[in-house]
Amino acid sequence: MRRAEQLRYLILAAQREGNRRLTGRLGEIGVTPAQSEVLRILAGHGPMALRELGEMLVCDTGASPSRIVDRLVGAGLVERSASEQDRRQVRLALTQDGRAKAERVAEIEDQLYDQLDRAAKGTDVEAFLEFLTKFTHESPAGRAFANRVAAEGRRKK
Amino acid sequence: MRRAEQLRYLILAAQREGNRRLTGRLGEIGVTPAQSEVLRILAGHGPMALRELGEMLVCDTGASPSRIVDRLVGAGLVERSASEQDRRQVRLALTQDGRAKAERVAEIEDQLYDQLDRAAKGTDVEAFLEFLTKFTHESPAGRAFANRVAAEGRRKK
DNA sequence: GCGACATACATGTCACGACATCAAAACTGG
DNA sequence: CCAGTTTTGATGTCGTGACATGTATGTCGC
Repeated sequence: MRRAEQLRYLILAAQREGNRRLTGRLGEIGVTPAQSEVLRILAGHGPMALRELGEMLVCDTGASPSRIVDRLVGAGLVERSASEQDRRQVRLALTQDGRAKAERVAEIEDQLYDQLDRAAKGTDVEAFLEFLTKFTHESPAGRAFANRVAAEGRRKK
Repeated sequence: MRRAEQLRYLILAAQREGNRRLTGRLGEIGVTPAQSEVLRILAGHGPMALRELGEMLVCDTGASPSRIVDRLVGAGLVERSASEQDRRQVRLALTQDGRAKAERVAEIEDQLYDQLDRAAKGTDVEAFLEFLTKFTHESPAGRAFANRVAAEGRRKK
């Protein structure tokens, strides 16, 4: 099997495995990985329009965050309200429950990141990050990631 | 954002981007990425039971290859027949059309692998492969990948 | 040989993810 | 001001993936 094919399948396998672990842990608090990404973004960057959220979501690069948000609204974690400046837009905000849930999500994710850091000990992760960044640079998911990093940078100032 | 989190999202983004490219090219011949994996495995290893196929599928680690196979049977690319030794088992084999389609899939994948090789020029891919292999070693998807590599090794002898 | 267990597969359900279509609201050039 | 275009979001559809359940068939202990 050629090297590129191995890389393809191992990236797929790694994504699946990470998702599997995350699903297991997040399941304890009734949240899916995709939903957790929305919660964390809203917790980190405050209320925003659906469009802005979509631009930062790696998990769902299409125009579909509508339905993920639907479920979060149904679960009482997110509030939809009409924007006043632009009545096309929907303003999304965490509820009290949503903020609490986002906090618990952050704790779970941190535990998994610790695990991942340990697994990556001895590997040149920086080189990997560089390659992946380049590879995804022009893709929707890659742009979403870049947007998120950029927004975080602005927020920290 | 901590390094492990970047790694998580970049692996997700890379998987999505690869899938997006593959979906586009395979769409020309009316096949999805998951279906293409089944075609390539059957083309490479000959007829097998659904269970064996499942053990080699990275894309679908659960017990669900049934439904992917359903569509391939519907498209006339795969034949289901009952095993004679064990009437619980289903023997899967490519049809004539299926073999032709698998050939075209292989050509498309090779083009994308060439692209990926060029993108990875100057990167220590071996190190990534090693890390990803270790990370997925105990996971369903990782085991499926290992099974596939092992089967390929046996086949080449 | 038969009852308990294990295996192989099919199927129901849920939540994505990608794509296309649609309607309402905002913007734009003349 | 107003017809045409763009933007924003909702929604329909399809094909996964992950999980649970159901059913037919094998296997094993006694």
